[in-house]
Amino acid sequence: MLHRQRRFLTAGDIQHELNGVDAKVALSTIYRTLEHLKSRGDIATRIDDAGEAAYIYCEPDHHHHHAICRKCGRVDDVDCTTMEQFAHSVLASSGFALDGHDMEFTGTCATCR
Amino acid sequence: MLHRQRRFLTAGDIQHELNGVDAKVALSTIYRTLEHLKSRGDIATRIDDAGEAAYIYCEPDHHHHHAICRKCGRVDDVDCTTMEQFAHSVLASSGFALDGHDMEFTGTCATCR
DNA sequence: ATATTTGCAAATAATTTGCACGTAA
DNA sequence: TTACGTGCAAATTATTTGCAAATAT
Repeated sequence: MLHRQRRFLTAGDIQHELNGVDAKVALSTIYRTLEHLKSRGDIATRIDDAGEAAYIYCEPDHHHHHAICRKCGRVDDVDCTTMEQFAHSVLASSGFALDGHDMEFTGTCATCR
Repeated sequence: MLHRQRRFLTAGDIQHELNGVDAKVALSTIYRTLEHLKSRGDIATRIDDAGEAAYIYCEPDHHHHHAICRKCGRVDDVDCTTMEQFAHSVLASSGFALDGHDMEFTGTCATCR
């Protein structure tokens, strides 16, 4: 199911998606499955505006970033190769030895415009 | 106290900083003060690796990003003007109308190298 | 039969809130 | 006095865990 979704879902969202109105899958099962998927490197996590963890099926090992539509929540993957080099050069002057970065974009996707 | 610190502190960290070993300021007071500071636009928040909220005194309205040293935790501010234009052009081709972004860098600061 | 997964309920832990008390204007 | 900030304890909420029943190998 996660594989079909192109947006971030909380544990509760996932439960609703799986079960409709009446819950059939326990939250504990969902959390355990999410942990399993994370250890396999199959999902990315973020904290939403309410402070709740949200999950999306993707390949975090293939380093990339996410553009999240404010209207429909759909997530587009954004390649970061060039961005990474750029960030390096920007920070080089400050003496900060960069070894990682994390970016997230928000806006309106092509469909919602 | 926050103004003097150049790193992200959790509510618990703040309590320890203020009181040393024996606590004199209640956590509820700290949370309420943090909320107050946030509404004034005086602090930025992030979620640390343990999933706990961490706070730093800065001016989020003056849009910028943070470079966090992996060794000492010190935070350097990173201007984003050029980065922003760059992100715009990268995303323009995907049809995604960018209206915001969030970036965080990690590495080793000039002092710790 | 044996190992693994599940649901349920209880435990955890960060954060929030109610309330009585102290402090300041 | 009157409004406001504080501490404490209880409530809230997402997440984790123990355990017994269910399912799969």
